[in-house]
Amino acid sequence: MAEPGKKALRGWRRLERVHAIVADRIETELKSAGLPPLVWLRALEELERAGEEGLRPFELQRALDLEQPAVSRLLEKMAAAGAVARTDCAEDRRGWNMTLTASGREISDRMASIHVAALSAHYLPHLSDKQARAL
Amino acid sequence: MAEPGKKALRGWRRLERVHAIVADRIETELKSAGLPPLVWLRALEELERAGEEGLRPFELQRALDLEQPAVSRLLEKMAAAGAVARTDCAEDRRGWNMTLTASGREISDRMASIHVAALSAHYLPHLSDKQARAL
DNA sequence: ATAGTATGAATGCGTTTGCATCCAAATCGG
DNA sequence: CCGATTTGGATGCAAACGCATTCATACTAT
Repeated sequence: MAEPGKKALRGWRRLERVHAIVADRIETELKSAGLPPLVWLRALEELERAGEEGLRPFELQRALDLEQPAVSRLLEKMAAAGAVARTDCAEDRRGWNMTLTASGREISDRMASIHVAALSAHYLPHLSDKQARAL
Repeated sequence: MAEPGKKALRGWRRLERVHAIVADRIETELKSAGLPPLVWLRALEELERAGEEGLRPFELQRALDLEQPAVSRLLEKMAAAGAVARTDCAEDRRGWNMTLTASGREISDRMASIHVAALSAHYLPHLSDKQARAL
């Protein structure tokens, strides 16, 4: 084979392209279903995993790998939409505990269903290509 | 195997994560080298491929899969930076031909070198993981 | 020729993002 | 304890983005 750099570059380009296409489809389908962007689903899933006690904003930040102001504003919107609840934090009066509400769980479920549908429609085809290529 | 949906989902999550990490590193390293964002490199490469005649903005739009206003503004900045030249278009007086300048080729080269360096530093490790997993 | 439509490109505007800063509470050092 | 530093979180502001609209030119059909 030629230089390994060339192969890696082609692989990366392919990954980039697949990501762009699939991410775009997911966001588009969420939006046209009247649902919030994908990052909400990731946040809601983290909160679901965290259970009763919920998560502190900075924990969510690390889990989602977002900038701190992005998390702050995301939670602001999610709280305004009633998807999460902000409760005082006993151990640290600077912060809050964010917990999933019933409405948040509902939103999460609807988003997840669109998400997996979009994945099988738009990601799986690429996957078979990639696997064929890898064999 | 369990449901194929689960495997696809894990694969997609992995792809998303790798993309986020690597794309972030590339952008960060370009920025700290005082260079413009990655989309410039894609545009410059398209223009390089197009040669003398250059490309019309709408052709670039299709090649890069961006929104039309994004291309308009990108070219505005690239022209202001001297990386591309805007010449009148004989066949269609609505449009322009955008061509790569010498300075643009230079920027492209510097960006490409950082790009491949960032890829071997940050993408290749993930690649070996993925390949191992695929076998 | 001309009215109607379609296409290339730019611009205005509201929203989002990123960065720096700021405030408050916690932690560390003496 | 108390000052200095660090950490959690919010906010102001400028740049970037998405969407709709606009303007000009090209195409189409009659």
